[in-house]
Amino acid sequence: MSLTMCTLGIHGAPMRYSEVSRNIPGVSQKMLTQTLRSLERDGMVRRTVTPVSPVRVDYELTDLGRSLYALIAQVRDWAHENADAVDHARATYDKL
Amino acid sequence: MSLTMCTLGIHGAPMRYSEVSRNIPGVSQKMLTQTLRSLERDGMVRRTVTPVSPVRVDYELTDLGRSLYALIAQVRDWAHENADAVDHARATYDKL
DNA sequence: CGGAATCCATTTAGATACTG
DNA sequence: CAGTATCTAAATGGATTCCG
Repeated sequence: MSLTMCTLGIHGAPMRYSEVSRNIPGVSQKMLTQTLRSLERDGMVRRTVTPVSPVRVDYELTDLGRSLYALIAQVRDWAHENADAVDHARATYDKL
Repeated sequence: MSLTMCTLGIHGAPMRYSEVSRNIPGVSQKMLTQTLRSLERDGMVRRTVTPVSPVRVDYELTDLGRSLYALIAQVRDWAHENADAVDHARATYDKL
């Protein structure tokens, strides 16, 4: 979920399904679809279907989604900045 | 997890196990213990055992935990502020 | 291309009983 | 008081197959 929102958030512009998928290595088609659907249902993501052949589907954050993305990005950055501290705490805890 | 950190964060001072438990209605004893243990392992929570009888155990956020709590509190506030928007989006989506 | 549907292994969480 | 241990039910996630 966070990864999906971060992917759409960083990119900014609408992204096709395959494009989102490529940017989240290891995600299964089922999970990505499921996540995008629930984000769409919650009003975080807008899904646009263009009925050409083959069909084209674009995803992008809504305003609501962008406001949440701003917070998620902060948490993501916190995680990067404090990864070492957490690793150290774990190593210390596990040694006991 | 978030609820546990919020409970400890809002309170500020050390809290006893039973006190934390009372502030998170519906949490099972197993889940609370499990959550507190993993938070302790990650360096977010400090656990202090006072060997009186009956034993006294206090939990409180570490500095690292407090820095994460600040972000979690923002997300919690965002959720409160945007609950209506999300509810509306869901109602609209589900009507289709 | 962008999925839906199904099956199955794994994970997770709740209930319950017991303990230093 | 503050847990641990165990069992089971439910939710979750991956792999696979098929479709407009």
